[in-house]
Amino acid sequence: MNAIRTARERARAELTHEIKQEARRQLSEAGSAQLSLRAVARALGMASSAIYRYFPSRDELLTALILDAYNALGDAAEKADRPQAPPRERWMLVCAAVREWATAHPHEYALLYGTPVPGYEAPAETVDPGTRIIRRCAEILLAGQPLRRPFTGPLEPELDDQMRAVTEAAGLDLSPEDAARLLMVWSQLFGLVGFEVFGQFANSADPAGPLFRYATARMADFLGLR
Amino acid sequence: MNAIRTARERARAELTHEIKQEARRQLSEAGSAQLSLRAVARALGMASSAIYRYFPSRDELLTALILDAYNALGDAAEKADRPQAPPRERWMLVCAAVREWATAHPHEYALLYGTPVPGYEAPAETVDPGTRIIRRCAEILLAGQPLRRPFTGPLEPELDDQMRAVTEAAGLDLSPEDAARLLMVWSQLFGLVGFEVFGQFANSADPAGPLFRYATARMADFLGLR
DNA sequence: ACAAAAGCAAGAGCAGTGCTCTCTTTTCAG
DNA sequence: CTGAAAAGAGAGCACTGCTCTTGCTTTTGT
Repeated sequence: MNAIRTARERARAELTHEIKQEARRQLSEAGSAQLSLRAVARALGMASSAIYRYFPSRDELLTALILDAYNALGDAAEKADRPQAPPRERWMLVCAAVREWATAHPHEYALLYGTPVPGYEAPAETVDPGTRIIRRCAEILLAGQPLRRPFTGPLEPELDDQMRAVTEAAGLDLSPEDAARLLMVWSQLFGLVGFEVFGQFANSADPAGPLFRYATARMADFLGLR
Repeated sequence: MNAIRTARERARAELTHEIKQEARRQLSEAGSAQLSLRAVARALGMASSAIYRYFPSRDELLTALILDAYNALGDAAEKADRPQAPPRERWMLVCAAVREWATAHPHEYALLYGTPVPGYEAPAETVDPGTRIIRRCAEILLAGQPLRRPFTGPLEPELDDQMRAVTEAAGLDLSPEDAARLLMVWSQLFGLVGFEVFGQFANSADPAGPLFRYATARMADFLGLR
């Protein structure tokens, strides 16, 4: 961390933070589409044009919020994990933490895992924080070796190649089939959470807590975690 | 179907269709946030205010598009299904059809399963078409009875109640555990498809076809489909 | 210590948006 | 044929993101 030296830099850091804070506040009330730079400026008592000294565009503000949200979610998941606990329990803890964070911050969750923002493509900085959850899950899977998979199935050669490439790139000692299952279960976790947050379980599994616990337990079975 | 009698009604039906067509075109280029009534009007060579004779607001237009999209997706899935085939094959066919439609119409898919549109809440008309996929999956599950589930787990009483209520309301003869698994697998399907469409599998399972086929096969195993 | 440079705030302004209102034209029904 | 209903067009309002110019303040190099 670089120390903040001048008063100007100090003020800048503070204002940047206040802008994001107010933006998050508005986000939590109406969603990203309703987030307006002018409204943020108004709430902070500054000219709308002054905001652009801090964020060159609305998309840049959103990107900053996305980054913070990824890290908040990652923090929540990692904080909930107990590395000394049995892998199955760790898995359940991490899943529950993801769900809790998502339901507590639905609009920020939507920013991360909902429809990507209009014209914009995820900048490289967001890639790394975006992988924190699955990296943690991979660790849990490694801690649970050898896995007791209830059934197995062949991988197409292309999938086998992809999984070997991705485990190697991540420096993980996972078999291709474990990696494929991990990706499956990862998308399943966010499918479940997304459906709950976006209201798809209304009138069926509502509230979704019991289904969520059942599902994460079955996912642990599927992964072969004990 | 009511026959269209007067020239005016005929013209109205046609223009309504053209507006939606043009809106879909713009949607497919830039996403729902960029969809502009004025731009649609411009493309159709009419005054922006005239659009409001057909759709009283932007949200109503979007709702109409959502309805059409749900039905297009439902059609695709039902058309792909072969009711005489073995349940496991039917399951794979339906899953593949959902994926194909979604990747072919990513922005419309986002309209259905991405972040819900800002202030708006799904009107009652969209609920029914939105359940076509899972209803079809439920049928397949019924056709596959008795299922050979590889492992099983207890349902919390609340989940058991919810599942009994939902199967009764839908008139389906599914056990609570089958229903819970169906909801799980349903959300998993859309989790997978959503991750692919929204680019979450970039740099890991990209293209996602092999992973998708592996995952749907394991889901069939999980459901106990033969 | 002082002047140059860089950073910052504010206001006006542009092009675009959703939506409303009024006015005119077209079409339909009795 | 005539009165009513429907449709189109245009102006206008309040809002948006964003740019540019104009002053002012803080920092920095000599």
